[in-house]
Amino acid sequence: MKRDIQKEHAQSCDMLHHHDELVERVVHEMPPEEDLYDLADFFKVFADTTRIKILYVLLKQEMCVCDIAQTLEMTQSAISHQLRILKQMDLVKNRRDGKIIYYSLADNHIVSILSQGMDHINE
Amino acid sequence: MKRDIQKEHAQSCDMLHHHDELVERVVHEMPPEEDLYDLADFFKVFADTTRIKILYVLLKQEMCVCDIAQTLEMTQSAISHQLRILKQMDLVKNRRDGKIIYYSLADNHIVSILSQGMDHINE
DNA sequence: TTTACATATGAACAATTATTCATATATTTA
DNA sequence: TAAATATATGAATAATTGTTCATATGTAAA
Repeated sequence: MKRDIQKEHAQSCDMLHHHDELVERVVHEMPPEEDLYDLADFFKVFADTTRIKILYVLLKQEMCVCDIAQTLEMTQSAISHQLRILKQMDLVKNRRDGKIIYYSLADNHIVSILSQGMDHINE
Repeated sequence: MKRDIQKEHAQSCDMLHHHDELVERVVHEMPPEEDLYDLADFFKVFADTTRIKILYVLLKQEMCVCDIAQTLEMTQSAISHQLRILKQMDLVKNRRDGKIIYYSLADNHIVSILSQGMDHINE
């Protein structure tokens, strides 16, 4: 993930910014850097069509890797890579049944985030 | 945005997938491709620290480009580029007052999406 | 109508990332 | 134990994207 290099001084607006103590105040009200990075990383998971599709599949149905691949007409490898990312972010969980590993949504939080997104694009 | 090339046939699992009519059913229950792309594009906007920071700033306070740059210690150009993306996605709006252009959040939808994200990472 | 200032934008570069391909691991069955 | 099947994973490649730099646009003041 790209973490931006901090400038010693922002030299925008020829150093003549308008609202000095406003800036000061808002700077102090900002959440910790770390949280903002984590939040961006969280949304990054939803920022890919393949992962969105996987989540929509699992929304309907627990499924094995093979069937997800079949459903999305993609390779098993591609799906497996993306499932790993979803798992790392605790968006999906899995259980093993013999050779087959079934994936499902980790919690209902995800459903409501997806719905809110859908609401916005269909405003 | 990267749109994946569809395979004629998914050849995962050596063509021997487990749950044929399950796959069939879920395929038909999927939302339109287009919507899924749009949804991923929507979340892509939140998937960058700079844009997240801008949104958190505007959550507190309407602000001009220059002051946002000052607040985040980044160049005016970088902020301006990101504001354009936020505007295109209807996450922010702006008004002109003389030479200065003030940006603010487009609606309260955004607040709740950010909060839900924060909730998840602090689960 | 020049000059200064606030913002926007195009091109180039650096960094990130999704998929593919080859192969490894794990489990079941013969 | 060997063979087959389901899934995972590392490396390479192609594509996307955020920032910088230089410059353009638009507005106000001199």
